[in-house]
Amino acid sequence: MDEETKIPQATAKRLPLYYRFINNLYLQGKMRVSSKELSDAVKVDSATIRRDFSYFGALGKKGYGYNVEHLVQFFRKTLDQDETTEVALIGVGNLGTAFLNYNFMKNNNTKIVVAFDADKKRVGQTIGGVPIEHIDDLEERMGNVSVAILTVPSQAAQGITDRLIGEGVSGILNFTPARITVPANVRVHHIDLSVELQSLAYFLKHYPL
Amino acid sequence: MDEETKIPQATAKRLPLYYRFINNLYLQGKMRVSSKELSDAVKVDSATIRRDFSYFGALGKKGYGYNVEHLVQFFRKTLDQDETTEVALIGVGNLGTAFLNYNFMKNNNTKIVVAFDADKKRVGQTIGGVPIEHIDDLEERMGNVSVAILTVPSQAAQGITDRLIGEGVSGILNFTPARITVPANVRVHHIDLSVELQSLAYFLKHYPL
DNA sequence: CTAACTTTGTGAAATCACTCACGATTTCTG
DNA sequence: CAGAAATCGTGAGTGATTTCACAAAGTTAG
Repeated sequence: MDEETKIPQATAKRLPLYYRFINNLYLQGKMRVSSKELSDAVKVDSATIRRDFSYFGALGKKGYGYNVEHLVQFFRKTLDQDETTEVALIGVGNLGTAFLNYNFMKNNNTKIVVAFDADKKRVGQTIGGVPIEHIDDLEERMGNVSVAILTVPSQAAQGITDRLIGEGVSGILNFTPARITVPANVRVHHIDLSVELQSLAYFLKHYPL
Repeated sequence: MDEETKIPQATAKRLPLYYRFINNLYLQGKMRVSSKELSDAVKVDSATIRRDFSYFGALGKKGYGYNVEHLVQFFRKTLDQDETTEVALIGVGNLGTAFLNYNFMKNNNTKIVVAFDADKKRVGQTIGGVPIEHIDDLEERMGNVSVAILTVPSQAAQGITDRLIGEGVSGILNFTPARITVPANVRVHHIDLSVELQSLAYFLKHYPL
């Protein structure tokens, strides 16, 4: 695209976080905020916050800080908060159920619209307002969602992934321990819970603070 | 704390991932593996894998690759796989329940040994073999676990955190959207599910592959 | 045994991310 | 209104991580 292409990935990952806190401030009626205050709240160095914001131009005012309403509107536009991204969830096990019950729409522009599971007993149920379809009907019932959350057993991950990609999915949030293979134009974010826990344990042992 | 101190954090985060895949190869009876094969499996550049391994000395053999058994034994030692880290889980909601049911012990040296919740109806139950205690009894029933998983409502996050730290917890895996404040000697890993989903959506829109 | 092939380990370069520190500008106080 | 205080935006420095690319060493095949 244009200048946005230059935004560092590390910055882009922080944007939703910034948005959520700024939106909270806005809802609380706060008029202004400094990079220092924001830093205390989101635990990101204040210079980093200023640098991040600066990629979008001069959003603040010297000696004053940032106008909360202005920021919130800016981020809403930048993060496309007005336009909801529809998401499919595959695998209604413990974790999948948790996500369905979780209210993703709170301060959020993403919405799970359909779920799939291999267990026929679950099909036809609704969890958190989301209908559950059978995995065999994936191709018919998926509509044109472009993002999927994968909470299936690892053995099933690659097979399901291939089918999702066949249906045009371009982003996958993968909670399985499997590292899935996808074409270059598909983006995968891995969230590997046991790796997170293990690496936390490793850090505690070997990198005493 | 000798040479290990020099291992880059980025490398340390990948170690549990390497371990899991290498252990799988071992269980499958594979004798040798190259950095290239490993790269295809874990989706990490092969040069990065070689560099990561090299921090621990020369683990491989030129023209041959790595001996799987040797690797697996090496990582088992390095990641303290024989010594289990005991973990407490706070907040037995949807997400917390999912973790309790999840078998963290598979290829893993971490184990949830106790869970806490504010809902008296849940107290006394056992989920996934883990007893649920009342949050008021946190101080008495926690034992000396040093790692906690936080799956409580965000409003409760900071209060619980303070109590955990009072009990000597030094690592927290925080699944709440709240950014908690901790002393410098406590390590927090944030896993913010809605940020992950939003940032994936942002990347899809703004960083077409 | 030799030649062709494979694969590691690593210097060096490139890329990416973070932080310091300060001039410029605005706000605030009395 | 003047001086003090606050705060941004950013140049420049530092640090961390990734990647390239190749010599060295081992393996394999005939």
